[in-house]
Amino acid sequence: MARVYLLDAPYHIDKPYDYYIPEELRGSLTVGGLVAVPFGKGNRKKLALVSELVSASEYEKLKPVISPVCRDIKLDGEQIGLCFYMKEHFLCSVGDAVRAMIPSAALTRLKDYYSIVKPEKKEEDQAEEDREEETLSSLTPREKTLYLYLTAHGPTQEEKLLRDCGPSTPRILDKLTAAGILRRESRFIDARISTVEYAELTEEYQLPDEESLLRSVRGEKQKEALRALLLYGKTAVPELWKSCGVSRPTLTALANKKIVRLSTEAIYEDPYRSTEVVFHPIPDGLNEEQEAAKEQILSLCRLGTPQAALLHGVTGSGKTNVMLAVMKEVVEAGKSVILLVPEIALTPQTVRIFRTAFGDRAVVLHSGLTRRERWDAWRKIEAGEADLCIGTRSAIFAPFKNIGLIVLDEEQEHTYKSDMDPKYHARDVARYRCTKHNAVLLLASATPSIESFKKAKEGKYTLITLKKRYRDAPLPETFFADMREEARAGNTSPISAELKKRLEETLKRKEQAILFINQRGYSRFLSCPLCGEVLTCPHCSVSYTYHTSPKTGRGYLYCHYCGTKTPVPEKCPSCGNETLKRVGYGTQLVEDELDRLFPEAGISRMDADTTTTRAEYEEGIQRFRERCVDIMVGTQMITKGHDFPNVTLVGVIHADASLYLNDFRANERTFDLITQVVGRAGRGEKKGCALIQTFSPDHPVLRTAASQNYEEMYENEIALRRSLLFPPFCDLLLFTLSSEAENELMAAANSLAELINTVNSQKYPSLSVALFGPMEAPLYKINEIYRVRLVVKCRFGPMTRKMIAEIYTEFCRTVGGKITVSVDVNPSGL
DNA sequence: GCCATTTAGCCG
DNA sequence: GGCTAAATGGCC
Repeated sequence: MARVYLLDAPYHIDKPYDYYIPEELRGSLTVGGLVAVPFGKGNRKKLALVSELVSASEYEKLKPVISPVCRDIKLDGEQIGLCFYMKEHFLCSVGDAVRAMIPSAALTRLKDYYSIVKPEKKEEDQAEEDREEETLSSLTPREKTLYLYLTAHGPTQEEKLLRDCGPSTPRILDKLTAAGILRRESRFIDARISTVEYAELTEEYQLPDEESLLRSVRGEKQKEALRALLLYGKTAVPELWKSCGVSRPTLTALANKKIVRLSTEAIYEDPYRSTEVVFHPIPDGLNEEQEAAKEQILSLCRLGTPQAALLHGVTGSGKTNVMLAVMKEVVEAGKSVILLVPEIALTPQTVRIFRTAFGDRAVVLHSGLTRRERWDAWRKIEAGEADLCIGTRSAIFAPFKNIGLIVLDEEQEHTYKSDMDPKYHARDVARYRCTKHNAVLLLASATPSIESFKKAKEGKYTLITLKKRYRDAPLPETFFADMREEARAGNTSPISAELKKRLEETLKRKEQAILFINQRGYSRFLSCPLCGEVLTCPHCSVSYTYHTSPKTGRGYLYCHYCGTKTPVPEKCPSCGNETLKRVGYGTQLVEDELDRLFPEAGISRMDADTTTTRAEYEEGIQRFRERCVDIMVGTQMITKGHDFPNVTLVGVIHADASLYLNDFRANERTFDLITQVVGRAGRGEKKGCALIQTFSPDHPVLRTAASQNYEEMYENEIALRRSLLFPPFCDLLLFTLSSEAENELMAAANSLAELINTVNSQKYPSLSVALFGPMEAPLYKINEIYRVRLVVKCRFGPMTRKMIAEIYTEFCRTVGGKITVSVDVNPSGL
């Protein structure tokens, strides 16, 4: 019998189901493989993971496994274990975990096909026609169209019907299927591995003497083929056709004579194959401090037990070089390495560094790959043809069999936490894998997360600190511009007098500047000076952002959450007043202002509006690097990881923006952000400086960020977290209920709160959890969907996990179909 | 999530 | 009573 987990089970029915294995499938099923099974009353075909093969089941009447599917996929013990670990720790289904682990292109997909139910073939054709006549006449016009379409086309995929017969098709399909007029069946759409055939001479015919070899065949074409194979050795069949016109049948004939052997091999598509491998100056060895760090990490690796270390080094201290040196050694010792980087840091330059060091034994995985490319990279790892995988969050699942080291660069980055199911944190998965592989987990950052630094201070992680900057380059000097004084002096521009002066100097010296502002668009919002009305999106509970059109310069309103755009109204929709005031500033306004102040300078803007694709991003960065641009204005996207040697001035336009968010991580985020931006200045020979514009120049977070004093920020923050009981002093569970039906939402949330309290007090009275809410989410409505939250503070230990799993299961089962529930364990923010 | 079954809601 | 719509519960 096969014990399986469905790949698409909702959480509350996610448990093992037993199926018997029919005679003809005995031996072809393995644990960790995938199968199709009939499920539920309608015996709908479902994909499932075989988690166990058992000899007996407690259930009486088992259904049969239909067939194995995706036979090239097989999860090993570690991966299956990881699925259960993820289910328990992240409250996802086993299937969710499987889907996160396996590239989607590798999975067979089930598609619904519809066809007409043919009545029993009888002799009297007349009767059948009559019946069809009768069915047809009872149908509505739309149903009839569909019926006739299926008569003409035969069994058809649901998606195709939707495209050809209009958007109301699903409803009609459901109705006609229920009435027994149509039949629904799931068919497999097979994902195929791309392969290529190779031809080579068999051993007996690898004669050094061409003459005698050619005597073994008669045909001219065959002779040609042999000549080519003797010359080139093993060659791809399409290659032979292209270069010397030898076709497949010729080779088949030779293969039959056992002169040639044909073999099929998988081919890998490597998106970075065209990235020229230029030598990247992998810097002049390591300095003393870096060398010591490397040795310390390597000594952990040599222990052969699971270990974790935090590499803390200020920007420019050469963390990358240390990581690279350690990785090389680990690979040379025959182990594999996973390196995770934040999405934005995975640039061609980064890839090039690793390509130079590891050649094609390095594989890249990131979200920009096509499904197929991702799968190719994955198979290459599985086949043991790679030692290093560099990638974003999901690369943590790279199917290596002998991991020696996992590195998380910029470990505090919240992109390591997935916000879709399964809502996993790559750091936790990394820890699990390191335990199973007796590997070392290396977290690297200039501004570690509060959680990780605490663990390091407590000795749970080995703390390794790099204090020296590269070539002893000093940190940029940092100044504050007090925007309250600017306002008092009547300066309404986003550019303070101080910043203007420094920009002038920078331009005069032919150096470059970066201005950071965390708000895209022109103005933050539009409001009426008379009645205070703020123009808001009708679909979301947020204000519209005011943008200007790049072509006409005219203003329009834009909702950043649902994408709605609308012209600026003539007058205030609330009181009719005819002038509306623009409030706050965004990238567009700053760009305009710079154009006005420095008409001679080259100015560019990078935000979600100017930069939608990866290519545009690369181009923008490249243009700035090549100094075609003097001042670059941008959002978050310009803050990370780049070295611009000619940048000597960095400005933070509105440092308070991220500071007063109602999020317990606001302080550490702001610190990280400011530190990163400031770190962009003075990376070359020249000394840099940073100017931070703020309304609260005395705020401790800004002060510590300016002096890059991480320890001080940490001590302040950890005290705050302790006193308010926030992570790392507790775990947070965030339940979110969402629905279009606003009025039912609160009631459902209240019943969840009640359920939590009841189960806790009656079944788990020894566990203490604190429940907050229900309350409206910070963005109560997005795109007509309302969202309500419940926050639970607890220690998410084994007992609590069991309790929460029970509660979540029970609630999912009882909650109505209109409301969707989700839970996030330790969300990246609140 | 999907489907069959049960139960509540409604009319007159 | 007799109909439909909505709640309920099992799925191996």
